[in-house]
Amino acid sequence: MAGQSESLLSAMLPKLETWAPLDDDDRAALIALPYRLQSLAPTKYIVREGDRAEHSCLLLSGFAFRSKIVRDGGRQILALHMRGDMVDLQNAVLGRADHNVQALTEIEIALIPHEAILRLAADRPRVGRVMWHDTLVDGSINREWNTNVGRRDATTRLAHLLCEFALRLSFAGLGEQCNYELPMTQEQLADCLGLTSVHVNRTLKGLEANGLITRTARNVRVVDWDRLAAVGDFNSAYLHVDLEGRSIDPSRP
Amino acid sequence: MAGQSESLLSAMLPKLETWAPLDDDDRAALIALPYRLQSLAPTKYIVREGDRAEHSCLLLSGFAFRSKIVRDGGRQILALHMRGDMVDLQNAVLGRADHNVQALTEIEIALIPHEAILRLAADRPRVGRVMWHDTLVDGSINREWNTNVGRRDATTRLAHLLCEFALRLSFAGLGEQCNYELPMTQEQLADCLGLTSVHVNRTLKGLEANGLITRTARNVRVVDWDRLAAVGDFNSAYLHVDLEGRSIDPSRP
DNA sequence: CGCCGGTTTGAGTCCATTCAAGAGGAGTGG
DNA sequence: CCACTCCTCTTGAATGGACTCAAACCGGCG
Repeated sequence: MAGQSESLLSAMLPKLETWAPLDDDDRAALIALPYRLQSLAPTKYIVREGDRAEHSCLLLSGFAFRSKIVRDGGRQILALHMRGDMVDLQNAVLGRADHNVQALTEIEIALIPHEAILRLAADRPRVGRVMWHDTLVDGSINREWNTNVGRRDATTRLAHLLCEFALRLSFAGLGEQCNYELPMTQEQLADCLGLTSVHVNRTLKGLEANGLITRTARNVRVVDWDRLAAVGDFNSAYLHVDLEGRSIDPSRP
Repeated sequence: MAGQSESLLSAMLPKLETWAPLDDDDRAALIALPYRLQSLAPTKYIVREGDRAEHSCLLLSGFAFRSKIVRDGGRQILALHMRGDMVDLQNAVLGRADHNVQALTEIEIALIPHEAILRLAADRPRVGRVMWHDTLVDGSINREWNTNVGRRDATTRLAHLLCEFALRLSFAGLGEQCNYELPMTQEQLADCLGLTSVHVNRTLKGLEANGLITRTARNVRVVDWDRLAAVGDFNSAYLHVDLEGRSIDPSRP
């Protein structure tokens, strides 16, 4: 077991096991999946819309995002992924990519053949179920983003996104809930939120002026989690993470 | 087989088999799922956000929609479902509903216990895979809606939605691509699009004035599919339906 | 030191909203 | 059969939140 858990693929286990329990054989089978390592520079494509990819990938370090481009050149960012995320599991099932997946920062990924993933999901129902679950949580987050963009004003949208990042980054061990490095530019934030970078800038300053956050470069410090969550109309239920035993407010330990 | 295919549950087969082939035993097992019939009046809830539902449901007639409500009372409609759709398959896996599912019109549904669905998915990998696929296509549509709301102007958004409805309704045998009954009010359309009903009204009239569609009550007639699709920045790839053998433009047979 | 990508700020504009009121149609009950 | 209500659709006028355009600032880096 020790040998197996040293595989780089073991990075996928913590998140998958959040969804449902796996046994030792399940874990061993996941870790034994064939893979190929790759590094990508920021903005490089993992998959392009319309591609028929042969591999899904596990993100080992850095950040990646999904996006679509519209006719006039506008871009909508649909999801953000971080270490431990299985990016693009869905393309193993769907076949043809309906959106782009790109490196946001310098990243390292493990490319896993679709065919091996599907065989494993079929052979081990518990593993298949956990993978299904993982893609459904992605879907849930996407519905929340859809709601955010469709029915909330700029301040609420941004506060909501900052709350989500706070929780997801802390779950992934990449920052504290109330003090983290935001991995994206204001223009990229704008593309998540359906706003312009200029307006994101003004809105960030507004949150700061109201004493909800402080910022230095890309660092975000949440001054008052409860107020930020209230302003952002934020309820973490859509992340489908059981918060029992997790501190949801490290600002008051 | 004849006996089995008379089950009301056979309504789910055409769509599921669009995703991947099933064999006779798979079909028989799906149709043999236990279920309970129910009728619901418009606006009645199938599942409420936060519920821990015990059943998923197959929509036998009428229309249903998913939605979320934000703090100020605004509503975002996240998806529209029609006859033959497995509504809420995801809650079998996720457990707790992260959004509402409601009857849009008078509907009939078959309630199927989650536990039976999950057992079938585990026992028959091909069935599990097709169900997974089905939920992933829902996710793809949701990403397109997210993009629509986030990065397209009102006219483009509405034209895009009308194109999607045209195709989905015709796939489901509920109308012709260029002549169908729109099952929703302008206020509900607005909630799909992140607009107000007033602006949807003006935008509809704009499409009509430009000779793209004509309307009478809830009936929509597409006058010029190619132009409507161009105005709507519409590309059907995200529906993940193979259009081979299907006419994508019945206006020129 | 000068470039370059990202951030910040200001001024003017516009797309969509809000508010308001009227018209049309379906259903109900006296 | 008509009056009444309720809901949806339609239209106008005024408002406003976010956008556009443009310029300046800033920090890192070659």
